[in-house]
Amino acid sequence: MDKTLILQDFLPYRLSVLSNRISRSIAQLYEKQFRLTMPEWRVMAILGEKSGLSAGQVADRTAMDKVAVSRAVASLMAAGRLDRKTASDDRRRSVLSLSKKGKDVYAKVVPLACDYEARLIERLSPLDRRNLDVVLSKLTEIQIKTAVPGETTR
Amino acid sequence: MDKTLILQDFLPYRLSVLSNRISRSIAQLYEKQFRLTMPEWRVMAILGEKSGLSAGQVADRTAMDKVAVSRAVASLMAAGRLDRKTASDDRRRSVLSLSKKGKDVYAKVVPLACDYEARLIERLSPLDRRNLDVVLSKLTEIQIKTAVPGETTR
DNA sequence: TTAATTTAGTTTCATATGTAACTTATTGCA
DNA sequence: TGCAATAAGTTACATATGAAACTAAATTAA
Repeated sequence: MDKTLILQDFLPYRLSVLSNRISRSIAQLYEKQFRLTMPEWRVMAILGEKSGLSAGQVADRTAMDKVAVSRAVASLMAAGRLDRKTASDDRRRSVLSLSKKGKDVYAKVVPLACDYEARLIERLSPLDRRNLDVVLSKLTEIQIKTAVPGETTR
Repeated sequence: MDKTLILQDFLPYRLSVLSNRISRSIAQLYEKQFRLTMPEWRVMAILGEKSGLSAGQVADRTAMDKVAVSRAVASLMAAGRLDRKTASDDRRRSVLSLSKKGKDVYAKVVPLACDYEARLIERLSPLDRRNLDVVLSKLTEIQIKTAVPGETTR
């Protein structure tokens, strides 16, 4: 046998395991209690940050694909958590924002999410946190440039 | 509105986006060319590292759930890429290893994966690499307790 | 022993997700 | 203008995934 891959040391694998575990933990904070799926929460989070985006803009900013956004928007609309208007200058485009009900949910979920993140990083030293931030940014930057042609850059 | 969450700065979100992008890029290296799904590749990778594991041991080591392992093993068997025996001391347990054909595939995929990782981290300074390694290890060790309201601990 | 319990692994079923095809609106350009 | 090409979003279809039920084997306890 020529070469062996040590999965436990393989960066993409380590990242994937860590990220999936964290995502699942956070999802637990809102899925049951607020009947929110992860894509729904992402859409709400981005609209809570900046209102009036179109579905496409939401997709760009959340790294979701447009079908996922479309579905999340549909279910959020059905739950009365979003307002949707048609853009006056382009009738294909929607203009999305959190409804009153949506804002109430948002205001309840944000502290849970922030609290989780705080408890995650409080065990890292300030230097570790800084290093994490720097390295994540660099990798994200690299990753974008490394994107294979034919892959959806989203 | 009291509090706003900046998604772009939120650690779990950043990790998730980065990890998904990397995973998809790597999957592209083997999915089409070798007709391998990601769970199948994980099973092969762990068996290439250590032969003779049971399905349960594969699940533990790869952070996959047992259903995913069962399905990946079934399809790898169908493709003739695994050998499966029954453990002599416990006839419920299987003893899995890469077949000749499986080893051939493994030997071809490993360099592609290693090469991808190398290209990813070659753009980080040695210090950044070290920092990444340290911080990933620390984060992976941290286990956050998420008390879900209305649920009792078993 | 043998009946109850636990464990390894598989199957079933309901849901989630991605790709491609589609619909409608806009734009580019002859 | 008017017609082809493009863009925003949705729908359809096929596949992936996870939870729970299930099967068979091993273990425990009576």
